[in-house]
Amino acid sequence: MYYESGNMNQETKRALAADCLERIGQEVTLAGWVQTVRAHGKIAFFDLRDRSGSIQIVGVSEDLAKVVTNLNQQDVVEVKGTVKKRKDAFVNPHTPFGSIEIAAFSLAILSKAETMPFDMAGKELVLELPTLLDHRSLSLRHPKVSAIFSVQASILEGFRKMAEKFNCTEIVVPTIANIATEGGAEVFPVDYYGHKAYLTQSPQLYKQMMVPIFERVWTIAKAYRAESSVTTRHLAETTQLDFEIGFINFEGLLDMFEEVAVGMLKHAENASKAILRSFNIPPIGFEKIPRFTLSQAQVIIFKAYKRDVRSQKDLSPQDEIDICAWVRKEYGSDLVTITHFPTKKRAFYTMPDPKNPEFSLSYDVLFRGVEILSGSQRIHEYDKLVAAIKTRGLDPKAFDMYLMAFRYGMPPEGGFSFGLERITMKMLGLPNIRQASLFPRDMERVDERL
RNA sequence: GGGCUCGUAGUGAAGUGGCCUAUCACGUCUCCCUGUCACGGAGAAGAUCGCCGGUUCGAAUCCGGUCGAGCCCGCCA
Repeated sequence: MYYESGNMNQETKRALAADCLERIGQEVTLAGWVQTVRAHGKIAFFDLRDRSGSIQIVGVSEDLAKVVTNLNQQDVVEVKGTVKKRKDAFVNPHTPFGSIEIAAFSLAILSKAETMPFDMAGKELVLELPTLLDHRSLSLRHPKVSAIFSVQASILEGFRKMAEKFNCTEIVVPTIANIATEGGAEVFPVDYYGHKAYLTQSPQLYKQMMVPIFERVWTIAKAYRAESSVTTRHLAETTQLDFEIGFINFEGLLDMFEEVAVGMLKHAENASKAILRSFNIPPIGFEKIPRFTLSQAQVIIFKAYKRDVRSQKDLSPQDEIDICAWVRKEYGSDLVTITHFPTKKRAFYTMPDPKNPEFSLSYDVLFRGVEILSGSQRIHEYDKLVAAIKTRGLDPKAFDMYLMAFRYGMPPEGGFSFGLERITMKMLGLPNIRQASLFPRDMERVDERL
Protein backbone atom coordinates (compact mmCIF):
# COMPACT_ATOMS: atom_id res chain seq x y z
CA MET A 1 0.00 0.00 0.00
CA TYR A 2 2.96 2.32 0.39
CA TYR A 3 4.16 1.94 -3.16
CA GLU A 4 3.09 4.34 -5.82
CA SER A 5 4.65 2.52 -8.76
CA GLY A 6 5.63 -0.99 -9.77
CA ASN A 7 3.46 -3.99 -10.41
CA MET A 8 0.98 -3.63 -7.60
CA ASN A 9 -2.70 -3.48 -8.48
CA GLN A 10 -4.59 -0.22 -8.21
CA GLU A 11 -6.36 -1.01 -4.94
CA THR A 12 -3.19 -1.50 -2.95
CA LYS A 13 -1.24 1.36 -4.52
CA ARG A 14 -1.10 4.64 -2.64
CA ALA A 15 -2.70 7.47 -4.57
CA LEU A 16 -1.92 11.15 -4.02
CA ALA A 17 -4.50 13.87 -3.58
CA ALA A 18 -3.52 15.27 -6.96
CA ASP A 19 -4.15 11.91 -8.69
CA CYS A 20 -7.80 11.90 -7.65
CA LEU A 21 -8.99 14.52 -10.14
CA GLU A 22 -8.47 11.92 -12.86
CA ARG A 23 -9.85 8.99 -10.90
CA ILE A 24 -13.44 10.00 -10.27
CA GLY A 25 -15.59 6.99 -9.44
CA GLN A 26 -12.60 4.80 -8.60
CA GLU A 27 -11.57 3.35 -5.28
CA VAL A 28 -8.30 4.74 -3.96
CA THR A 29 -6.00 4.40 -0.99
CA LEU A 30 -4.67 7.72 0.31
CA ALA A 31 -2.25 8.32 3.15
CA GLY A 32 -1.18 11.53 4.82
CA TRP A 33 -1.69 13.95 7.67
CA VAL A 34 -4.92 15.25 9.19
CA GLN A 35 -4.95 19.00 8.60
CA THR A 36 -8.39 20.11 9.87
CA VAL A 37 -11.41 18.21 11.14
CA ARG A 38 -15.00 19.45 10.64
CA ALA A 39 -17.41 17.15 12.45
CA HIS A 40 -21.21 17.33 12.34
CA GLY A 41 -22.36 14.36 14.34
CA LYS A 42 -23.41 11.76 11.79
CA ILE A 43 -21.28 13.23 9.00
CA ALA A 44 -17.70 14.40 9.39
CA PHE A 45 -15.07 15.91 7.12
CA PHE A 46 -11.36 16.34 7.31
CA ASP A 47 -8.61 17.61 5.05
CA LEU A 48 -5.89 15.09 4.32
CA ARG A 49 -2.50 16.54 3.41
CA ASP A 50 0.06 14.69 1.35
CA ARG A 51 2.96 16.00 -0.69
CA SER A 52 0.68 16.92 -3.58
CA GLY A 53 -1.78 19.01 -1.55
CA SER A 54 -4.87 18.66 0.61
CA ILE A 55 -8.09 16.86 -0.22
CA GLN A 56 -11.37 16.60 1.67
CA ILE A 57 -12.31 13.23 3.11
CA VAL A 58 -15.91 12.66 4.12
CA GLY A 59 -17.12 9.99 6.53
CA VAL A 60 -20.87 9.44 6.21
CA SER A 61 -21.60 6.35 8.28
CA GLU A 62 -22.13 6.91 11.96
CA ASP A 63 -19.09 4.80 12.84
CA LEU A 64 -16.77 6.58 10.42
CA ALA A 65 -18.03 9.99 11.45
CA LYS A 66 -17.16 9.10 15.03
CA VAL A 67 -13.64 8.01 14.07
CA VAL A 68 -13.10 11.21 12.08
CA THR A 69 -14.45 13.35 14.93
CA ASN A 70 -11.83 11.88 17.24
CA LEU A 71 -8.87 12.55 14.94
CA ASN A 72 -6.16 14.92 16.11
CA GLN A 73 -4.48 17.47 13.89
CA GLN A 74 -1.38 15.87 12.31
CA ASP A 75 -2.41 12.27 12.93
CA VAL A 76 -1.05 10.11 10.09
CA VAL A 77 -3.89 8.15 8.54
CA GLU A 78 -4.58 5.78 5.71
CA VAL A 79 -7.93 6.22 3.99
CA LYS A 80 -9.62 3.85 1.60
CA GLY A 81 -12.53 5.37 -0.25
CA THR A 82 -14.19 6.35 -3.49
CA VAL A 83 -13.35 9.49 -5.41
CA LYS A 84 -16.57 11.47 -5.82
CA LYS A 85 -17.31 14.52 -7.91
CA ARG A 86 -19.02 16.99 -5.57
CA LYS A 87 -22.48 18.33 -6.24
CA ASP A 88 -22.32 21.90 -7.54
CA ALA A 89 -23.52 23.33 -4.24
CA PHE A 90 -20.69 21.59 -2.36
CA VAL A 91 -17.82 22.64 -4.63
CA ASN A 92 -15.12 24.73 -2.93
CA PRO A 93 -13.58 26.97 -5.59
CA HIS A 94 -10.85 28.22 -3.25
CA THR A 95 -8.86 25.00 -3.15
CA PRO A 96 -7.26 23.03 -6.01
CA PHE A 97 -9.12 19.77 -5.38
CA GLY A 98 -12.34 21.44 -4.20
CA SER A 99 -14.45 19.89 -6.95
CA ILE A 100 -13.95 16.36 -5.60
CA GLU A 101 -13.80 14.54 -2.28
CA ILE A 102 -13.12 11.06 -0.99
CA ALA A 103 -16.05 9.14 0.45
CA ALA A 104 -14.19 7.00 2.96
CA PHE A 105 -15.14 3.44 3.75
CA SER A 106 -12.21 2.67 5.99
CA LEU A 107 -9.75 4.71 7.99
CA ALA A 108 -6.65 3.51 9.82
CA ILE A 109 -4.44 5.60 12.08
CA LEU A 110 -0.82 4.89 11.16
CA SER A 111 0.62 7.26 13.72
CA LYS A 112 -1.07 9.29 16.45
CA ALA A 113 -0.08 12.93 16.96
CA GLU A 114 -0.05 14.74 20.29
CA THR A 115 -1.96 18.01 20.59
CA MET A 116 -0.13 20.61 18.54
CA PRO A 117 1.49 23.48 20.47
CA PHE A 118 -0.22 25.94 18.14
CA ASP A 119 -3.14 26.04 15.75
CA MET A 120 -2.38 24.63 12.31
CA ALA A 121 -5.85 24.99 10.81
CA GLY A 122 -5.88 28.57 9.56
CA LYS A 123 -4.91 29.78 6.11
CA GLU A 124 -1.98 31.59 7.70
CA LEU A 125 0.25 30.33 10.48
CA VAL A 126 0.29 33.27 12.87
CA LEU A 127 3.35 32.83 15.08
CA GLU A 128 6.07 35.04 16.42
CA LEU A 129 9.39 34.34 14.71
CA PRO A 130 11.03 32.64 17.74
CA THR A 131 7.99 30.36 18.15
CA LEU A 132 8.02 29.55 14.45
CA LEU A 133 11.71 28.62 14.52
CA ASP A 134 11.73 26.80 17.85
CA HIS A 135 9.02 24.52 16.42
CA ARG A 136 10.51 24.33 12.93
CA SER A 137 9.74 20.64 12.38
CA LEU A 138 6.07 21.36 13.08
CA SER A 139 5.61 24.85 11.66
CA LEU A 140 6.96 23.66 8.31
CA ARG A 141 3.97 21.36 8.03
CA HIS A 142 1.76 24.36 7.45
CA PRO A 143 1.23 24.73 3.69
CA LYS A 144 1.96 28.46 3.79
CA VAL A 145 5.33 27.78 5.45
CA SER A 146 6.39 24.83 3.34
CA ALA A 147 5.48 26.87 0.25
CA ILE A 148 8.48 29.09 0.94
CA PHE A 149 10.76 26.13 0.43
CA SER A 150 8.95 24.96 -2.68
CA VAL A 151 9.78 28.37 -4.11
CA GLN A 152 13.35 28.00 -2.89
CA ALA A 153 13.60 24.64 -4.64
CA SER A 154 12.38 26.24 -7.87
CA ILE A 155 15.05 28.94 -7.56
CA LEU A 156 17.71 26.25 -7.22
CA GLU A 157 16.25 24.41 -10.17
CA GLY A 158 16.32 27.60 -12.26
CA PHE A 159 19.92 28.23 -11.28
CA ARG A 160 20.96 24.71 -12.31
CA LYS A 161 19.24 25.12 -15.65
CA MET A 162 21.23 28.28 -16.32
CA ALA A 163 24.47 26.56 -15.27
CA GLU A 164 23.67 23.85 -17.76
CA LYS A 165 22.85 26.40 -20.45
CA PHE A 166 26.25 28.03 -20.04
CA ASN A 167 28.03 24.68 -20.08
CA CYS A 168 29.45 24.95 -16.58
CA THR A 169 30.81 21.98 -14.65
CA GLU A 170 29.46 21.44 -11.15
CA ILE A 171 32.06 21.31 -8.43
CA VAL A 172 31.90 20.67 -4.69
CA VAL A 173 34.24 22.62 -2.45
CA PRO A 174 35.34 22.41 1.19
CA THR A 175 33.92 24.58 3.94
CA ILE A 176 36.92 24.15 6.26
CA ALA A 177 40.05 26.03 5.30
CA ASN A 178 43.35 27.18 6.75
CA ILE A 179 42.96 30.71 5.43
CA ALA A 180 41.60 32.96 8.11
CA THR A 181 40.22 35.65 5.90
CA GLU A 182 39.88 36.83 2.35
CA GLY A 183 38.29 40.11 3.27
CA GLY A 184 37.13 42.05 6.26
CA ALA A 185 34.52 39.61 7.50
CA GLU A 186 34.72 37.86 10.85
CA VAL A 187 35.28 34.12 10.64
CA PHE A 188 34.35 31.08 12.71
CA PRO A 189 37.45 29.32 14.07
CA VAL A 190 37.43 25.53 14.18
CA ASP A 191 39.56 23.28 16.34
CA TYR A 192 40.91 21.02 13.60
CA TYR A 193 42.76 18.11 15.21
CA GLY A 194 44.50 20.58 17.48
CA HIS A 195 45.29 22.98 14.63
CA LYS A 196 43.45 26.18 13.95
CA ALA A 197 41.17 26.18 10.91
CA TYR A 198 38.23 28.29 9.80
CA LEU A 199 34.84 27.92 8.19
CA THR A 200 34.97 29.39 4.71
CA GLN A 201 33.37 32.76 4.02
CA SER A 202 32.70 31.72 0.44
CA PRO A 203 33.63 29.09 -2.14
CA GLN A 204 35.54 31.88 -3.88
CA LEU A 205 39.15 30.72 -3.77
CA TYR A 206 38.30 27.11 -4.58
CA LYS A 207 36.12 27.91 -7.57
CA GLN A 208 38.81 30.20 -8.99
CA MET A 209 41.35 27.38 -8.77
CA MET A 210 39.02 25.26 -10.92
CA VAL A 211 38.98 27.70 -13.84
CA PRO A 212 42.20 26.40 -15.46
CA ILE A 213 40.72 22.89 -15.30
CA PHE A 214 37.10 23.28 -16.45
CA GLU A 215 37.07 26.93 -17.62
CA ARG A 216 33.48 27.32 -16.38
CA VAL A 217 32.32 26.00 -13.03
CA TRP A 218 29.34 26.36 -10.73
CA THR A 219 28.62 25.30 -7.20
CA ILE A 220 26.00 25.59 -4.50
CA ALA A 221 27.98 26.13 -1.32
CA LYS A 222 27.52 27.06 2.29
CA ALA A 223 29.24 30.23 3.46
CA TYR A 224 29.86 31.31 7.03
CA ARG A 225 30.16 34.77 8.51
CA ALA A 226 30.67 35.43 12.18
CA GLU A 227 29.65 39.07 12.03
CA SER A 228 28.13 40.50 15.20
CA SER A 229 25.23 41.45 13.07
CA VAL A 230 21.57 41.03 13.84
CA THR A 231 19.40 42.23 10.98
CA THR A 232 16.49 40.96 8.93
CA ARG A 233 18.76 40.17 5.98
CA HIS A 234 21.84 38.53 7.52
CA LEU A 235 22.51 34.93 8.49
CA ALA A 236 25.62 33.35 9.98
CA GLU A 237 25.29 30.46 7.55
CA THR A 238 24.09 31.21 4.03
CA THR A 239 23.70 29.31 0.79
CA GLN A 240 25.57 30.73 -2.19
CA LEU A 241 24.91 29.98 -5.83
CA ASP A 242 28.22 30.52 -7.61
CA PHE A 243 29.57 30.79 -11.16
CA GLU A 244 33.22 31.25 -12.12
CA ILE A 245 34.04 31.77 -15.78
CA GLY A 246 37.35 31.78 -17.67
CA PHE A 247 38.08 33.79 -20.82
CA ILE A 248 35.64 36.55 -20.09
CA ASN A 249 35.83 40.30 -19.61
CA PHE A 250 33.83 42.71 -17.49
CA GLU A 251 31.16 43.43 -20.13
CA GLY A 252 30.80 39.72 -20.82
CA LEU A 253 30.27 39.04 -17.15
CA LEU A 254 27.60 41.71 -16.87
CA ASP A 255 25.71 40.18 -19.79
CA MET A 256 26.09 36.69 -18.42
CA PHE A 257 24.95 37.18 -14.85
CA GLU A 258 21.99 39.28 -15.90
CA GLU A 259 20.94 36.46 -18.20
CA VAL A 260 21.45 33.93 -15.38
CA ALA A 261 19.50 36.06 -12.91
CA VAL A 262 16.58 36.59 -15.29
CA GLY A 263 16.52 32.95 -16.43
CA MET A 264 16.64 31.68 -12.87
CA LEU A 265 13.94 34.04 -11.58
CA LYS A 266 11.68 33.44 -14.57
CA HIS A 267 11.90 29.72 -14.04
CA ALA A 268 11.16 30.08 -10.32
CA GLU A 269 8.26 32.44 -10.98
CA ASN A 270 6.70 30.09 -13.53
CA ALA A 271 7.11 27.06 -11.31
CA SER A 272 5.61 28.87 -8.31
CA LYS A 273 2.67 30.75 -9.85
CA ALA A 274 0.01 29.49 -7.44
CA ILE A 275 2.19 30.12 -4.39
CA LEU A 276 3.12 33.64 -5.47
CA ARG A 277 -0.56 34.38 -5.98
CA SER A 278 -1.36 33.15 -2.46
CA PHE A 279 1.36 35.49 -1.13
CA ASN A 280 -0.12 38.39 -3.16
CA ILE A 281 3.18 38.92 -4.94
CA PRO A 282 3.06 40.94 -8.17
CA PRO A 283 4.95 39.58 -11.19
CA ILE A 284 8.66 40.35 -11.28
CA GLY A 285 9.53 43.29 -13.54
CA PHE A 286 11.88 41.85 -16.16
CA GLU A 287 12.50 44.86 -18.39
CA LYS A 288 16.11 45.34 -19.48
CA ILE A 289 18.15 45.60 -16.29
CA PRO A 290 19.63 49.09 -15.99
CA ARG A 291 23.31 49.39 -15.08
CA PHE A 292 24.74 52.20 -13.01
CA THR A 293 28.10 52.80 -11.44
CA LEU A 294 28.02 53.36 -7.71
CA SER A 295 28.69 57.05 -8.32
CA GLN A 296 25.83 57.33 -10.81
CA ALA A 297 23.49 55.59 -8.37
CA GLN A 298 24.48 58.01 -5.64
CA VAL A 299 23.75 60.98 -7.92
CA ILE A 300 20.32 59.48 -8.73
CA ILE A 301 19.55 59.12 -5.03
CA PHE A 302 20.68 62.70 -4.43
CA LYS A 303 18.46 64.04 -7.22
CA ALA A 304 15.39 61.86 -6.60
CA TYR A 305 15.41 61.64 -2.81
CA LYS A 306 17.43 64.71 -1.77
CA ARG A 307 19.77 62.59 0.31
CA ASP A 308 23.42 63.33 -0.35
CA VAL A 309 25.26 60.01 -0.15
CA ARG A 310 27.75 60.87 -2.91
CA SER A 311 30.80 60.65 -0.68
CA GLN A 312 29.88 57.20 0.73
CA LYS A 313 31.96 54.15 -0.22
CA ASP A 314 28.98 51.82 -0.50
CA LEU A 315 25.19 51.82 -0.67
CA SER A 316 23.41 51.81 2.69
CA PRO A 317 20.30 49.65 3.16
CA GLN A 318 18.17 52.77 2.60
CA ASP A 319 20.13 53.59 -0.57
CA GLU A 320 19.42 50.10 -1.91
CA ILE A 321 15.71 50.50 -1.22
CA ASP A 322 15.63 53.94 -2.84
CA ILE A 323 17.53 53.08 -6.00
CA CYS A 324 15.37 49.98 -6.51
CA ALA A 325 12.16 51.98 -6.08
CA TRP A 326 13.45 54.56 -8.56
CA VAL A 327 14.46 51.92 -11.12
CA ARG A 328 11.12 50.18 -10.78
CA LYS A 329 9.35 53.46 -11.47
CA GLU A 330 11.60 54.67 -14.30
CA TYR A 331 12.47 51.37 -16.01
CA GLY A 332 9.82 48.86 -14.88
CA SER A 333 12.59 46.55 -13.66
CA ASP A 334 12.77 44.86 -10.26
CA LEU A 335 16.48 44.31 -10.83
CA VAL A 336 19.30 46.81 -11.09
CA THR A 337 23.03 46.31 -11.55
CA ILE A 338 25.44 48.56 -9.66
CA THR A 339 29.11 48.53 -10.74
CA HIS A 340 32.47 50.08 -9.85
CA PHE A 341 32.57 49.90 -6.07
CA PRO A 342 35.68 51.33 -4.44
CA THR A 343 38.61 48.90 -4.77
CA LYS A 344 39.36 49.27 -1.07
CA LYS A 345 35.88 48.06 -0.16
CA ARG A 346 36.17 44.87 -2.19
CA ALA A 347 38.09 41.65 -1.63
CA PHE A 348 41.72 41.43 -2.73
CA TYR A 349 41.02 39.34 -5.84
CA THR A 350 38.83 42.05 -7.38
CA MET A 351 40.34 43.70 -10.46
CA PRO A 352 40.74 47.48 -10.20
CA ASP A 353 39.37 49.41 -13.16
CA PRO A 354 42.40 50.12 -15.42
CA LYS A 355 40.87 53.53 -16.23
CA ASN A 356 40.59 54.48 -12.56
CA PRO A 357 42.12 51.96 -10.13
CA GLU A 358 40.40 53.59 -7.17
CA PHE A 359 37.24 51.86 -8.39
CA SER A 360 36.97 48.20 -9.25
CA LEU A 361 35.42 46.00 -11.92
CA SER A 362 32.91 44.79 -9.38
CA TYR A 363 29.15 44.60 -9.37
CA ASP A 364 26.14 43.91 -7.24
CA VAL A 365 22.64 43.12 -8.38
CA LEU A 366 19.84 44.54 -6.28
CA PHE A 367 16.41 42.91 -6.30
CA ARG A 368 13.47 44.69 -4.70
CA GLY A 369 15.69 46.67 -2.37
CA VAL A 370 18.27 44.06 -1.34
CA GLU A 371 21.58 42.91 -2.76
CA ILE A 372 21.16 39.35 -4.10
CA LEU A 373 24.31 38.98 -6.18
CA SER A 374 27.84 40.19 -6.02
CA GLY A 375 30.86 39.49 -8.16
CA SER A 376 33.72 40.89 -10.15
CA GLN A 377 36.31 40.56 -12.82
CA ARG A 378 39.24 38.94 -10.97
CA ILE A 379 42.90 39.78 -10.94
CA HIS A 380 44.34 36.92 -13.03
CA GLU A 381 47.97 38.06 -13.15
CA TYR A 382 50.09 36.46 -10.45
CA ASP A 383 52.25 39.47 -9.55
CA LYS A 384 49.30 41.82 -9.26
CA LEU A 385 47.41 39.32 -7.14
CA VAL A 386 50.31 38.89 -4.72
CA ALA A 387 50.60 42.67 -4.48
CA ALA A 388 46.85 42.95 -3.76
CA ILE A 389 47.10 40.35 -1.01
CA LYS A 390 49.99 42.26 0.59
CA THR A 391 48.13 45.56 0.33
CA ARG A 392 45.37 44.08 2.50
CA GLY A 393 47.89 43.11 5.15
CA LEU A 394 47.51 39.40 4.34
CA ASP A 395 50.35 36.90 3.98
CA PRO A 396 50.73 35.43 0.46
CA LYS A 397 52.28 32.29 2.00
CA ALA A 398 48.86 31.38 3.42
CA PHE A 399 47.48 31.43 -0.15
CA ASP A 400 50.18 29.21 -1.62
CA MET A 401 48.00 26.62 -3.37
CA TYR A 402 45.60 29.29 -4.59
CA LEU A 403 48.41 31.41 -5.99
CA MET A 404 49.91 28.37 -7.71
CA ALA A 405 46.91 28.34 -10.05
CA PHE A 406 47.78 31.89 -11.11
CA ARG A 407 51.52 31.31 -11.41
CA TYR A 408 50.96 28.56 -13.98
CA GLY A 409 48.56 30.13 -16.43
CA MET A 410 45.26 31.63 -15.33
CA PRO A 411 43.12 33.10 -18.11
CA PRO A 412 41.25 36.37 -17.64
CA GLU A 413 38.31 35.35 -15.52
CA GLY A 414 35.51 36.48 -13.30
CA GLY A 415 32.43 35.24 -11.53
CA PHE A 416 29.52 35.95 -9.30
CA SER A 417 27.53 34.59 -6.42
CA PHE A 418 23.84 34.74 -5.52
CA GLY A 419 22.49 34.54 -1.98
CA LEU A 420 19.75 31.91 -2.03
CA GLU A 421 17.95 32.98 1.13
CA ARG A 422 17.84 36.61 0.07
CA ILE A 423 16.35 35.74 -3.32
CA THR A 424 13.74 33.57 -1.60
CA MET A 425 12.93 36.33 0.86
CA LYS A 426 12.46 38.99 -1.82
CA MET A 427 10.52 36.73 -4.20
CA LEU A 428 7.94 36.14 -1.47
CA GLY A 429 8.08 39.52 0.26
CA LEU A 430 9.13 37.95 3.57
CA PRO A 431 10.01 40.44 6.29
CA ASN A 432 12.87 38.38 7.74
CA ILE A 433 15.53 36.24 6.04
CA ARG A 434 15.20 33.67 8.82
CA GLN A 435 11.86 32.68 7.35
CA ALA A 436 13.69 31.78 4.12
CA SER A 437 16.08 29.33 5.76
CA LEU A 438 14.92 25.91 6.94
CA PHE A 439 17.16 26.00 9.99
CA PRO A 440 18.63 29.49 10.21
CA ARG A 441 21.85 30.08 12.05
CA ASP A 442 22.28 33.52 13.51
CA MET A 443 24.00 35.04 16.51
CA GLU A 444 21.51 33.59 18.97
CA ARG A 445 20.35 30.45 17.29
CA VAL A 446 21.64 26.99 16.51
CA ASP A 447 18.27 25.24 16.17
CA GLU A 448 17.21 26.44 19.61
CA ARG A 449 18.01 29.64 21.38
CA LEU A 450 21.42 29.41 23.00
C1' G B 1 29.34 47.76 19.19
C1' G B 2 25.18 51.94 19.46
C1' G B 3 19.92 53.13 19.59
C1' C B 4 14.57 52.21 19.85
C1' U B 5 10.61 48.91 21.23
C1' C B 6 8.44 44.72 23.56
C1' G B 7 7.83 40.24 27.38
C1' U B 8 0.00 38.91 29.73
C1' A B 9 -3.31 30.96 29.39
C1' G B 10 -0.61 26.10 24.51
C1' U B 11 -0.74 30.09 20.28
C1' G B 12 -1.80 35.19 18.77
C1' A B 13 -3.54 39.65 20.71
C1' A B 14 -6.41 43.63 24.33
C1' G B 15 -5.72 46.04 28.87
C1' U B 16 -0.44 51.04 30.40
C1' G B 17 -2.10 53.29 38.46
C1' G B 18 -8.22 51.50 41.48
C1' C B 19 -13.72 49.74 36.76
C1' C B 20 -8.70 43.23 36.75
C1' U B 21 -11.63 38.18 41.08
C1' A B 22 -7.16 40.12 33.99
C1' U B 23 -10.58 40.52 28.29
C1' C B 24 -10.88 38.39 23.28
C1' A B 25 -9.80 34.88 19.22
C1' C B 26 -7.73 30.20 17.90
C1' G B 27 -6.40 25.58 20.14
C1' U B 28 -7.82 21.82 24.24
C1' C B 29 -11.95 18.98 27.00
C1' U B 30 -17.59 17.61 27.41
C1' C B 31 -22.28 17.67 24.92
C1' C B 32 -25.50 18.76 20.31
C1' C B 33 -25.44 18.86 14.91
C1' U B 34 -25.95 14.76 7.55
C1' G B 35 -22.76 19.28 3.65
C1' U B 36 -18.87 21.63 6.17
C1' C B 37 -14.38 23.51 4.02
C1' A B 38 -10.76 28.95 9.12
C1' C B 39 -18.13 24.70 9.90
C1' G B 40 -21.71 26.09 13.62
C1' G B 41 -24.12 25.97 18.70
C1' A B 42 -24.06 25.20 24.34
C1' G B 43 -20.76 24.63 28.35
C1' A B 44 -15.76 23.83 30.88
C1' A B 45 -10.67 23.88 32.04
C1' G B 46 -6.33 26.65 31.31
C1' A B 47 -2.32 32.92 33.41
C1' U B 48 0.91 33.52 40.58
C1' C B 49 0.70 39.33 33.67
C1' G B 50 9.35 36.86 32.14
C1' C B 51 12.24 37.08 36.91
C1' C B 52 14.16 40.03 41.36
C1' G B 53 13.71 44.37 44.11
C1' G B 54 11.51 49.30 44.89
C1' U B 55 7.64 53.47 44.85
C1' U B 56 2.38 53.63 46.36
C1' C B 57 -3.29 53.03 50.61
C1' G B 58 -3.30 50.20 45.89
C1' A B 59 1.11 47.73 40.44
C1' A B 60 -0.01 43.59 34.58
C1' U B 61 0.31 49.09 34.46
C1' C B 62 5.34 53.58 37.45
C1' C B 63 10.97 53.14 38.74
C1' G B 64 15.73 50.20 39.05
C1' G B 65 18.11 45.72 37.99
C1' U B 66 18.18 41.11 35.41
C1' C B 67 17.04 37.53 31.67
C1' G B 68 14.75 36.95 26.93
C1' A B 69 12.81 38.78 22.22
C1' G B 70 11.95 42.09 17.88
C1' C B 71 13.47 46.20 14.80
C1' C B 72 16.92 50.08 13.07
C1' C B 73 22.05 51.81 12.51
C1' G B 74 27.09 50.23 12.28
C1' C B 75 29.90 46.05 10.79
C1' C B 76 29.35 42.68 6.58
C1' A B 77 33.57 37.34 0.22
